[in-house]
Amino acid sequence: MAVTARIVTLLDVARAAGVSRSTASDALQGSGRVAEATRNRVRATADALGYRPNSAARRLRRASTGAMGLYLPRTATRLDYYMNLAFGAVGRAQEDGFDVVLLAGSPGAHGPLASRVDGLLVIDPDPADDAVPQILGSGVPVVTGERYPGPSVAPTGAVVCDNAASLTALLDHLAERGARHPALLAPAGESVWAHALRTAAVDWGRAHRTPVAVRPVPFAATPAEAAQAIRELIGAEPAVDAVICGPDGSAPGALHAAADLGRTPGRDLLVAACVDGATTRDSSPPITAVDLMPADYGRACADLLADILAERTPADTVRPHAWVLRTRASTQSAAGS
Amino acid sequence: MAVTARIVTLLDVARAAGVSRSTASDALQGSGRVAEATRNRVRATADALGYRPNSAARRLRRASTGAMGLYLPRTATRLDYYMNLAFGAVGRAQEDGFDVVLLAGSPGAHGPLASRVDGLLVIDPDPADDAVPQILGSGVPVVTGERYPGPSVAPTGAVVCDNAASLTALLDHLAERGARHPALLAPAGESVWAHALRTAAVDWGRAHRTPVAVRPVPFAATPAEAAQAIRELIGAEPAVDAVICGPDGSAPGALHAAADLGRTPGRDLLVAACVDGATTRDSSPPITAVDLMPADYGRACADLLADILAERTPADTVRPHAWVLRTRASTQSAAGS
DNA sequence: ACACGATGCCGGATCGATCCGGCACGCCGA
DNA sequence: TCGGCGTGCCGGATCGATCCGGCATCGTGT
Repeated sequence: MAVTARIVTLLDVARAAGVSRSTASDALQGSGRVAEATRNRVRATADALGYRPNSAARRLRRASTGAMGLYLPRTATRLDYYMNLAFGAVGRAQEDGFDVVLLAGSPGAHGPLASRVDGLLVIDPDPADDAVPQILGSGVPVVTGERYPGPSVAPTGAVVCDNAASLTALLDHLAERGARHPALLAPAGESVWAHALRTAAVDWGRAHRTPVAVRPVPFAATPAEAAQAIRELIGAEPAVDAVICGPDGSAPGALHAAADLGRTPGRDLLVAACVDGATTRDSSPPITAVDLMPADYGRACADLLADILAERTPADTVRPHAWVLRTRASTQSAAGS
Repeated sequence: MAVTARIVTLLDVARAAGVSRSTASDALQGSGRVAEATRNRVRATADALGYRPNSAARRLRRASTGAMGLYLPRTATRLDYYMNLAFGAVGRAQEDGFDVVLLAGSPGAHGPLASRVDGLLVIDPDPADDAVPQILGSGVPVVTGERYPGPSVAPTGAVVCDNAASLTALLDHLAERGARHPALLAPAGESVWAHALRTAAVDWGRAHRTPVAVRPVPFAATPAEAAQAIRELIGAEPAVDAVICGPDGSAPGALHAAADLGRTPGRDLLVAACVDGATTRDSSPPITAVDLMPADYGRACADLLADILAERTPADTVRPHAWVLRTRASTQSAAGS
C-alpha cells in the first residue's frame, strides 16, 4: 500500500534489500553473477516496493527504445482489416516487451524515427506514398507487410502473402462448383496485391484453357460501383457464371447485381471475394472469400521484426503468411451450363 | 552527406559551433539567455550536422515520455470507426510532438504504464473490461472518449458525444419526412452510448406523444440479425413506417427486411442508422445516418490530453464533440399513412 | 601451506540532454 | 571612479539503469 507518489527506483530496491545498485540490477536482469538467495531477496523486495524500471533510463543506457513503429496506409478502405492487423502486432510486440507506436502522415517530422523506435513495421507499402521511402531510409530495421514495389532502399525483412495462390484457389473452387466462365473484378493500381491478382487470373485462364474475364474497377470500389461493373460485364458476356470481387468491401455489390439480373447468387451466379470481412460474412447469402487473417498477419510481422532485432534471425528474411479460403453459400453450386 | 553511421549528439553540435552544451541546448530549446547571432549559428550547425535530439535522454531528464497511450476497445465491430479515430488522435498528438502508443490486452503487464506514457486516451471505456479500472488507476492523466460508467477512479478529462441529441435529431428528421410510427433497434448492454439511445427514444416518444417502438438487439448485431428483428417487429406492429438501426454495420439488414416485406426503402419504410460508415454510405439506396466524425473525435481527445498535460486546461475538463446528420435517400419521404 | 581460480558483490563511469548557479564583461548612473 | 545591474555564456550536477573492471572471500589441488 504505497500511498506516496514517489517513484521507486532501483536504488530504493537495492537499499531495501541491502545490496548495491549493480547487484540489484543483475539480480533482476538475470545478468552477472548473483547468488540465488540474493536474487530471490531482491526480486521479493522489488515487487514488495512495487518497483518498475524507468524505461527512459533503460533505453538511454541500452541505446534501444523498446518500441516498434507501425506505419499503416491511410486508405479509405480496408480499415477494419488494418485494425485487426494492428491488434495482432501489438499482441506479439508485447510478448517481447515492445510498445507499438502508431505512425501516420510524415512521421519523423517532429523527431528522428531512429531514436524513437528500434524498428518499423510498414504494412502494404504504397509506391505512391512519399513517406514510405523516407521511412525505409530512416536507418532502422524495417519489416514490410507485402513487398515494397518501389526502389528498394534498405529492406530488412518482409512477410508476404501468396496472393496469386489465393486467387488460384478461388478459381479452382469456382470451377469445382461448376463455374465455366469466371470473371474477376480486378482492382486498379500498382500495389503488389492488385498486380498479383491480375496476373494470376490470366495465368489460371491459360492453364485451364478457360479465359477469365478481367474487368478493371477502382482500387477502393464501392458495392455500387462493383454492381455496375458486373451488370456491364454480364451484359457484354452473358455466359459469365461466376464473379470474384477484388476490392475489399465491394462484394455485396455482386449480390445486388445478381438480383437486378434475375440471377440467384450461389446458383445462377457464383460470387466470391478476395478479402474477407464483416461485409462478406454477414451478407445474405454469406459470401465465399479469402480470409487474409489480419490479426495473424500483424502478429507475424511483429514476430519477424522482434526476431531480427534480437538477432535470432538474419536480416533480409522473407516469411510467408497463410490465408484460408472461407467457403460459404454464395458459391454453393452453379446450376447453369 | 554524412556517410558515417555515428549519431550526432548535442556535444558534437556544441563543439562544431564553438559553444558549450548548455548554450547549444538553450539555443535550440529557445530557453535561457542566448544572443540571437549565437542562436542562429547553433541552429545552422545543428541541421548542417543533421542533429536529432536523443529522445530517451530528453525523456529521462525531463521526466516525461513524450508519448500518449491509446486504449481501444477490442470489439469485433466498429473497427473502421476506431481506426479513423486513431488516425485523428495521431495527427493531433504529432502537433505537440507526442507519439501515440497502441495499447491492448492488459497493458502495464510488461512495464509500468506511467513510465511509458505521459497520459492515456481510453476510448469508449467498457465497464465490463477489467483492464479499464487498472488503466484508470495507473497514475497518469487519462482522457476518456465517452464517460466511464463504472466507479470513477481518477478521471482527468473526457470528450463526450451528445448521443441523446443525435437520436432526437434522427427521430425529428424521420417525423419531418412523414414517419408516424418510428422504431429503434436498440443495442443491448450498459455502454453509455447504448443507454443514451434507449432513454432518448423513450423521451422523444413521450414528448411527441408518438411512442417509439424499441426493439432490443445484440450490441454487435449483424445485418441478418437486424433484418430478422425488423421482420418480427413489423409483423407484430405493421404500422411501423421508419426504422433506426443502432448497432454499427447493421443497417443494410433493414434494406433486406424492407425488400422481404415488399416495402420500398425511403418510401414505404424509412431507414436510418446511428453510426455512419462505409456500409451506410455505399449501400443502395444510401442510408441516412449520424456521422460521429471519428477522426475529429480522436483529434479532440488528443487535443484535450495535450492541453491537460501542458496545463493549458484544468483537470477534469469535459468537452463536447459534434456529430452531423447525413441525410440520404433512405429517408426520402414516407408515402404511407 | 600456498597459489590459483571461481564466486559474489560492489563502485565508478556511462548514455545524452537539461537545469541551475555562477562568472565575466559591458553599460549606466551617481 | 565605483557600485550595481543586465546580458551572454559556461561548468558541473542530474535523471535512473546498465556495464565493466576489480576486490574480497572461499574452496581446491598439489
